[in-house]
Amino acid sequence: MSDNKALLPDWIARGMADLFPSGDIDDLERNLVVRLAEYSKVERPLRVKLGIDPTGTEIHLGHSILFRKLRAFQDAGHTAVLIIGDFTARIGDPTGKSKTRVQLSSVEVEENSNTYLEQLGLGKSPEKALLDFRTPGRLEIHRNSEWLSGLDLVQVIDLLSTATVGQMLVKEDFTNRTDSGIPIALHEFLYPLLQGYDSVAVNADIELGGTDQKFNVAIGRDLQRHFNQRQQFGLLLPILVGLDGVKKMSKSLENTVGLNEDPLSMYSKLEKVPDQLVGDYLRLLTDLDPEDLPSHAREKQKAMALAVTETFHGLNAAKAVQSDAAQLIAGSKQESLHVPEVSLSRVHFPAKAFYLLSALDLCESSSQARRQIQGGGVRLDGEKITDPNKEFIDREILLGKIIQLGKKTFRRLVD
RNA sequence: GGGUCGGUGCCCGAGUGGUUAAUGGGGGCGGACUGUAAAUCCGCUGGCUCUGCCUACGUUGGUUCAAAUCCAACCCGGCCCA
Repeated sequence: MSDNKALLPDWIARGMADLFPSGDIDDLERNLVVRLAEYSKVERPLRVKLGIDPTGTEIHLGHSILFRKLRAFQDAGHTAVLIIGDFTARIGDPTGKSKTRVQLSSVEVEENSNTYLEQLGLGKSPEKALLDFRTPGRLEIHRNSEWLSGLDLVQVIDLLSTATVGQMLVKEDFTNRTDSGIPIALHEFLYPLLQGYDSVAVNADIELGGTDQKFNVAIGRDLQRHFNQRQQFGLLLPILVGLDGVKKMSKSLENTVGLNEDPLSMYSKLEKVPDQLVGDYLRLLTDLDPEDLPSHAREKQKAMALAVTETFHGLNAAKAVQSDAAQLIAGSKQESLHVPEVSLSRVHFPAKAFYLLSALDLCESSSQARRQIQGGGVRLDGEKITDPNKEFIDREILLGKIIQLGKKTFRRLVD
């Protein structure tokens, strides 16, 4: 079995956590190597499905692992079938959730969907985008409301009849919740079936997902068989650990690096990631070989941060930002530094220091801003501000200066 | 539907009429140290342009000089029964 995996091209095998089924090498239905060969013979691209529910506004590095793999399939000539789960987003995937997810409005879902596509590079050339939006035949985008909103009760009942309560309850997330007395609403049972039905609707050959998606992807196989389709393969990738070094990368845990972050912030966050993450990040987020990294721990960290930043912003920007980060921490205030800018237009003068921080959205509240200043975490052009009530008379005395919060947040004040 | 127990700040969890944004832990943030890592130590952890003023213990109303704490109704959940 592991031999079969060894036969896979490296662009598929890299970073792969699980592939199923991975049956006998002669079995077309149960072995991906064979399926690939078969399809290349008749010049039919594989349909590679990836679903994403537009439940937030930010795509982060954790998501990017899946998109990078999807892109690899595109580059190899296959068809990426991207499913925006506009319908399923409103139910909420119970996977990994300890409580019933809040249901989103259709307006929110639509806005999120557009934001997602933008971050994936809609409108950009393939070199600059995460997915290839341009090359004909390489990308299909669907919203699952296309087929899900039209299902009638008879069809829904048919879907429900294909799985059993036992199967559902064995799913880890549901087991956990039952054990700890957290309610499970019935509609949550429907989620895996709807995701599975997506595979039927798009006739998927492969579904990509995180390792936590195994159950849902497997349901997809069951449903394809139920509807007399050829069954998909499940190709699972690891869940990226977040910046805290412990929990999975997730917006709600505030341990993410967003794809649309400016290069300096991205680099700054990455170069201070816990040591044990460095290898994984390099393997999952770049095409480099972890063996090629410098052996010194600190240098390794920086090399990884540079490489990851490069994949999203290009080599030049990444290098510039690496040297800028070092200079900033040393207290430099040169104008050439690539510091994200923030406008003073919303600030009313005279402005006290704590108010400034909250008005610029650098702190969530003015109370928190006070605490940051009192804790010694705020600097202006390298000089520590100690009095939260320090007053700035007008914007002119702030223009062009760099305000620093903690060790990694820098903003240049502009008009 | 019946019985029973319960709903406290980001999470867990004390508190059961009266200094008080509300013990403690976790997490988070900031500082020192370091390699902008880990470990350790210290501080902070409702909101407000803040010497003061607001809002908070499921919701609404009530009792009281005074409630997270007492009463009522309602909402939501766990468990048991049907």
